This record gives sequence, C-alpha cells and structure tokens, in this order.
Amino acid sequence: MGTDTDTAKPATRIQREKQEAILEAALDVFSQYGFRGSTIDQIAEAAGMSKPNLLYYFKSKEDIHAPLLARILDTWLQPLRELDAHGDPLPEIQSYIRRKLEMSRDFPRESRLFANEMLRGAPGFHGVLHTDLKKLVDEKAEVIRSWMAQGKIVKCDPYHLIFSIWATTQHYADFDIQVRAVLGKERGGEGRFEDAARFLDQLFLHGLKPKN
Amino acid sequence: MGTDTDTAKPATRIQREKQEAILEAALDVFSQYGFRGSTIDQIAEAAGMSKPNLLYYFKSKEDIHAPLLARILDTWLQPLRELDAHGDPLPEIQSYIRRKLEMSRDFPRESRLFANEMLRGAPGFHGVLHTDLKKLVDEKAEVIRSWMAQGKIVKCDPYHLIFSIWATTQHYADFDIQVRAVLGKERGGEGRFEDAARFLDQLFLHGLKPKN
DNA sequence: AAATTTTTTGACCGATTGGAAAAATTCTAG
DNA sequence: CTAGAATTTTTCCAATCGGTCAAAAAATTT
Repeated sequence: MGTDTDTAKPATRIQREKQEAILEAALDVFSQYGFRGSTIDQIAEAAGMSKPNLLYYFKSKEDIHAPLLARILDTWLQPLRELDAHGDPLPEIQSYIRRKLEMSRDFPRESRLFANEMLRGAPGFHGVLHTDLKKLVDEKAEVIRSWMAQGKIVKCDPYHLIFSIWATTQHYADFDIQVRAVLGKERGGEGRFEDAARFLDQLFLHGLKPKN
Repeated sequence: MGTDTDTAKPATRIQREKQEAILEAALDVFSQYGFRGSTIDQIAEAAGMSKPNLLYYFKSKEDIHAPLLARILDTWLQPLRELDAHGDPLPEIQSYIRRKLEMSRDFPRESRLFANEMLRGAPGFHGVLHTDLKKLVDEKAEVIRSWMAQGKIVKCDPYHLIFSIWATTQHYADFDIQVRAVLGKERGGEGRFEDAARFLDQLFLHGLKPKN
C-alpha cells in the first residue's frame, strides 16, 4: 500500500523547492566524494541551510542519497530503451552513442554519482542490476543480435558492444579531469565533446559496418 | 636534499613487510570508498593491527594514500610506454589493448583507486596530469598520427583513440559489478575477459584497419 | 489580530574520526 | 643475562560525524 513517504505528501511548492535544492547540493557532494566520503554538513552548506534544517526535509543521509540513485538509473538507461529494433541498425547505434555522450556532457555529476556507486559495489542498487538492468540489456542485446543475423552489422558480442559504448561515453564525464588535462587548454574546451562524437562515430560505425 | 622519509630509511625486512601489508589493506579500502570515505581503523583492521600500530608505520592517512597513488600512475601508464613506434601499428595497438585489459583483470583494485581519485578531481595527482601524463600521451599520439600519415591505420583523433582504449578496458575493473550482473552467472565468470578481449580486438582492429 | 501550523535555529548527544603520548612489550646486540 | 632499540598496546584527546529535541521564528489560516 506504499510507504509513509507517499501517503504523507501534500508537498507545498516551498517544500518541493527546498527538497530540490537539497538534492541538487547532494548531487554535487555525493558525486565527488561518494556516500561515505560525504557529510550532511557539507551538503547542508552547499544547499545554503543548516544541518538540522536539512534533516527536517530528509531524515537521514541515506534518504537523500537513495532518491538520487533511483532517479539516475532510470535516466541513465533511457537512451538504451530508445534503441529501436525496427530502425536502421547503424543510425540507431550512432544516435544511441550520441545520446549517451550528450548525457555525459550535460549530466556529468549524475555519471560520477553512478560511477561512485559502482566502485563501492553498488549496494544502493541492491538487486536492480540483476533484474531491471539485466532484463533491459538482455532485450537490447537480442535486438542487436538480430541485426547481426540479418547481416546489417558485423557479428560481435552485443553485450560487450553495449559495455564499450557505456565505457567510452561515460569516460568523458567520469574522467573529465584527466581528459581535459591531456587535451590541454586549446583542445580541452567544450569542443572536446564534438571531437569525441566524431571519433566514436568513426570507431563504432567503421568497426561495425559489414564489409559487403 | 630529499625529505626525512628517504633519509631515515634503513627499513628492516620486517618493517617493509608490515608497510607492504598496510598498503595492501589500504588498497582494498581506498579503492572501494575513496580517500575521504575510508577510515584508518578500517585499514588497520584489514591489515590485522591496531590503529596506533598502523600509525607507527605511516604517520597519517595521507601518507598511506600518497604512495599508493604514486605507484599506480606509474604502473598504469607502463603499457602505453611500451607502445613501440617502430613496431607494426595494428599489432602494437592490439597488444596495448590486451595489456591494458590484463591490468584490469589482474589489478582491479588499482584501477578503482585510480577511478576514485579521478572522480573527486584528482587532488592527489596535483600537477602530474598536466605534465608527465600529458607529455607521454602527446608523444604516443604523435606516434599514432605518424602511423595514420603512413596509411597504416585509418585516420582519426589519436587522443580520443587512446581515451577509448582506456575507457573500454578499465570499464571491466571499475564497473565489474555491473558487468557481472548483466552477463549473468554463466557468461560472467572469468571467461568474460577473454570475451572482452575478443570483442575489443574486433572493434578496434576492424575499426582502424585501412580499407585498401 | 489571534490561533495554528510550518520552518528554522541552537544546543546538545553518543559514536566515530584522525591522531598524540606514553607505558608496556618484544626483539636484538653485546 | 642485560642494556638498548624497535614494536605494540593502552589510554586519551579534540574534532567531526549522523542525528535528536525543544524552543524560537515565520508563514499560514481563522
């Protein structure tokens, strides 16, 4: 019948604004230092309020962290969900890569929060990796496999293909500091995402196009 | 003239063993929870000693963390250093990918420690990213570019090529939990690294081979 | 304006944190 | 064995941690 959190939720506009401000600040902090490395005081200060005041809106540290994780997993997988089995294989993969890369560009903190959670063994995702995530990937891997069977793209392991798309795109958010350091002042600006898009297009499309 | 740490270092064998045990335990802990999320007590317990005893060998938390970081950056870049400008381009890149993947398989904690450091902005690497790392990548990017100029491999951005090799290989260490969850019981065993190697070979070699 | 509800604050709590100091122990050399 | 050095443990500390509580202050309703 639902928890007390959704029965007791008239949520005035002020409440929702404050909660959003807290989650916003928490995203900043958690994405850098992980759950254990972040403190409530830190988040409270970033949100411009006192710790007891923050705890008035979220009753514990985990209560701030959990909704962030929940929101992110859903957002994160949206591009994969949109991979259309009836579309043109190569353009479908291309736009999947692009969408994923745009997410790294536009939501780097979310990517880092996700990475932080993975690094410590994803306790915040308890079973969801083995159920929801696996189910979605299984489904899309089957789509990709059917494209291979039709000879539309070159044969390879669809799971590792998906992993490599995740890895290459998320890298630009998670290892942003390294990327910018290596590219230097001129090439490390905002244009790096366009360079990356161009490169990844080439790598994957050239790598997947059948030699017919 | 060096710091006091290298002037005062007779370092009996027992001392070195204990220090190594501490660093080993610290690697376990830091790689999961990051610097701020890890505690000295946690490390001490993992090393099988009391906190004050640990602090007898390393005088602060940072003093345990710093040598781990220093060691890892060097180890991590070794495969790239070995990329031979005078070797055969495609096999060179292939064995670079393989070496990198083997490191993810054999040293996943080191990979995660590195990732953790990147996520929080790499304060432990202060300037080294912009100097040593950039210098090495610049150098090797030039090698790759020369291969492209010779028509040995297809033209693309060598920096993003290197990034994509880093990303795809390290993914198997940093996101290990996710990878295993998605691959499931049967396909998620040790064999996943061979599958990954096979896939990455195909992706990069097929993607880089010039169409002559 | 009075009454009531919501929000914010300040003081505080026990537990944990990184670390210091010194006593107690163990090891080693003569 | 014994003096001295190296190691370990016990005790302790101030700061910070996550979190509570009651009272003050604002906002809202009547």
